Amino acid sequence: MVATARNPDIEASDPELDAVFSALADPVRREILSMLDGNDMLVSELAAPFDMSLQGVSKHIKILVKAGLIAQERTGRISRCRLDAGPIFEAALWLNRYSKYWQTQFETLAGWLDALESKKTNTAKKTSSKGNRRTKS
Amino acid sequence: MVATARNPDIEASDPELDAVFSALADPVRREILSMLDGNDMLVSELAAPFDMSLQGVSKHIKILVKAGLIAQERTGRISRCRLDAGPIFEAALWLNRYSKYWQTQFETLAGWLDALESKKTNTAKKTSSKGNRRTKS
DNA sequence: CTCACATTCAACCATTTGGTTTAATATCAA
DNA sequence: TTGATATTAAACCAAATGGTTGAATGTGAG
Repeated sequence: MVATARNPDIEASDPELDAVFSALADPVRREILSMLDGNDMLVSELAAPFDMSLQGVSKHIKILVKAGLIAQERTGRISRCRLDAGPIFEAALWLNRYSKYWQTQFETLAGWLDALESKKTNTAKKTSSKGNRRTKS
Repeated sequence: MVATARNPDIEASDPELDAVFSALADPVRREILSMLDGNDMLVSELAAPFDMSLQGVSKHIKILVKAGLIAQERTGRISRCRLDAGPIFEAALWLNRYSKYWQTQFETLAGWLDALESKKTNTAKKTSSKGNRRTKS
């Protein structure tokens, strides 16, 4: 609906998606989300492992909250952070429009999940993702 | 491997993923990728619909190229842009670690694809994505 | 009441980003 | 050769980002 004045056919720009992808673009914020995968955590707990001031991490959390990826529930002076994967689902939905391209490699969605598993296991040894990036020939 | 000096257990920061999510965070760049879904295009063709200078769009394309999302093949004075969905697959792979959260809503991957379809069809009428974001209660 | 604690706010700073305009570089056509 | 065309490069600018430090806020404990 917004579009670029010149051409109304342009897909509406989606500020929510902007915020989600932008939030995911930072390794500290991705790590925070990883830490919240499974268990809720306090701000100070989240901040501890980072080589950064607590206030710095607090700002990252604020960005994640604004993107809808984290919900904070404050009781007293502590603030418990809980992952909200809803926006991640939205992002995955957007990415999935290109699944036809990688389905030529992985054929089925089952194959996709298998790929995910193998990716998980050998993520330490450089993944080979860079190698098959260019399908040039 | 890089990690924050204080805690080596922190997941290695992934500059490739940084670049991909960062590239996807801009609506102009997402639109460019959409335009390249199916057919290759010239820089000038890509730039045409945007209410922005050609040079501005060229810079966006440059960012997409650096993120590995677009490959440019120059013949003579024209530069043909081709979508490379590989990095999008990588991003989808990363997002998929949270699929367990939305699978509680959509149960099966088939359900996920169905959701994608319905999302596609009513994307014009505001998607209702904001509505079901907070699963609070 | 006082003080420590958990978190956020505010001010500041350097760097990056997203856009512009003007030039430069090639290439194709006449 | 001359000139139009396609694209990139460079210089510039305002605004956003990612970090810092120091202060403020509110809560729990002694």
